[in-house]
Amino acid sequence: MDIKVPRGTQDILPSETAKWQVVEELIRETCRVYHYKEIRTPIFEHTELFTRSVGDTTDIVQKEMYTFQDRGNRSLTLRPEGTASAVRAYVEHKMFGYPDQPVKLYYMGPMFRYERQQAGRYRQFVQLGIEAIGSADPAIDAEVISLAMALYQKAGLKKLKLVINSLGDTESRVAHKEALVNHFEPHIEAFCSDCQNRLQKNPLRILDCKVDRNNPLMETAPSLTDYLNEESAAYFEQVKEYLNILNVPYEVDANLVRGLDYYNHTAFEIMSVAEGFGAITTLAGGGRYNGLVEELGGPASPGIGFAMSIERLLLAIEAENNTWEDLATLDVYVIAMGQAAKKKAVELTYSLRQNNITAEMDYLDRKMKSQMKSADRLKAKFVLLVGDDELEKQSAMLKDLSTGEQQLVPFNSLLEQLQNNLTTQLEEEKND
RNA sequence: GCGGUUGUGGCGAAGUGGUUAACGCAUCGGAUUGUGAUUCCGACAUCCGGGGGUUCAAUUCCCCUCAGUCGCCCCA
Repeated sequence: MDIKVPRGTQDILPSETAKWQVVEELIRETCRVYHYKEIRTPIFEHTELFTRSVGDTTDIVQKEMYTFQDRGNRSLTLRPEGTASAVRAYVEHKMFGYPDQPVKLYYMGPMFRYERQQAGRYRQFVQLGIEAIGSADPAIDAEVISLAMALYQKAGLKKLKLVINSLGDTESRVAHKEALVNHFEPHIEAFCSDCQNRLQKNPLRILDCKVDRNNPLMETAPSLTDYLNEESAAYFEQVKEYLNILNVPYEVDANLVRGLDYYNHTAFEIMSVAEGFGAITTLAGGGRYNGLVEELGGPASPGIGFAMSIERLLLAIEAENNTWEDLATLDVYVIAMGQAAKKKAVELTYSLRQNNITAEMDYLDRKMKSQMKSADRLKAKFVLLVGDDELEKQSAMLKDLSTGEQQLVPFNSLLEQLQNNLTTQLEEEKND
C-alpha cells in the first residue's frame, strides 16, 4: 500500500462519521430555525470569480488556490471559500429580484486551500457558510453573529470569545490606510520583512504583527476606529447595541482585520479559548461585504456572512471534553450453525431489515462461539440462534444479551416478539 | 515557502553495529462437539518508510528522499 491520501486531506472513517452527522444535524436544524435556506453551488468556479472577489493581493489568491486548466482551456479553481460562489449565484439567478429580502442562504461543504497542514488546518476542509444578502440593517449583522454563537452553544461550547470590529466604509478605509502608510513609511526599515511587504499591500496587517509588536510605533499608530466616518461609526454602534439586546457578549478589537478584500464595516471572529487547543484558535470568521454584489455584476446590494470550520468545531468540542452519543447500535445478530441453518439465517436477517430492525450475521462461517463474541463486541441487543434443533422446531432461540435470558420462539411469531422486546427495552432505558 | 519532531506487525510501543526484533492490545485456533466474561495454551514482522553509503556485518552510524505531525506566515 503506497498510495495515501493527498497531503492535507483526510479520510473520515466510520468510527468518526457519527459525530460529523450529529454536528451536521445540529447545524441544519439551527439554520432552519433562523430561516436560512440551503444553497448548493459547484465545488469549482472560474478562477476569475475568486481573484475579483477575494482580491488578488490576498494570500488566498496569491498562494493558496488549487487552480487548473480544463480540457477547454478554461482556468478553473477549487473553491477556497464560499461567499464568492453564493454571491455569484445571487447575481446569476437574479435573487435581488426576489420579493423577500434579504435573501438568507447557507451552505456546507468542502473548501480547498493549498497550505501546509497543521492542527485544525487542512487542504480540504468543510465549512458552514451563512450569507444574508440584500439588507444593510445592523440588526441582521447581529442576527448573523448570534446564529454562529447559538450554534456553538448548542454544541456545548462555553470557552468562546467573540471579537468584533468595524472596518468602516470605503472612504474610512482609504483615509485610514493613508494615515498608516504615512505613519510607518519613514521607519519601515526597522520592521520585519513581512511588514515591509505589508506596507503598501495591506498596512492594516502591520498592527497585527507578532514580530514587531514591541515597536514603539505600534502604540502611536493611527487606529481604525478614529478614522471611521460618522456614518460608519453610527452603524457600528447600532450593531453593538443589537448584540447587547441579544445578550451576546463581545470584545471590540480595533486591530481585528480580516484577510479578504471584500469586507467592510462589521468584521468578527469567534475563537476557542479552551486549553489543549492547537495554535489555531479561530473557529469562525465573517463580516459585511457591501460592495461585493456590485463587483460581481449585480445591483448594489449589501451583504453579510460568516464561515465556520466544521473540523475546528469538532476539535473545540473535544477540547472541552464533550462526549458523543454512540449512534451505532445493532438490534439483532443472527447466528447460524451449519449450512441448513445458514440459509434460514440469511432469510431471517433480510426480513428483519425489511422491518427496520438493524440486523447483522456472520459471513465467515465461523464457529458459534466466535459469532457470539462478535455479537457481544458489536453491542447487539439480541441474538437469534438457529441450528439443527431449532430448524426442526421451526423456531429460533432469541437471547437478550443484556440479561442473558433466552427463549425459543417460532419463526412465524419472531418478528412480533422481537419488536415487542425492542420497544420494552427502549422504554426501560428511558426510565433509567 | 520556512523550521522543529517522528516514521518498527491491524493498533500502541521497547530495542541493539552481529546467529530467533521485547512486550501490551486486537485478531485467529485450542482447552470448552451448540452460547458472550475470566483464565490457560498456541498462532500472528523473510523484517524495522524508501534509496544510497560506511562496515566483514546495519533496523541500529552517515547522506538523500518520501510521508506523518506540530509550529511560523496566514487563515476556517
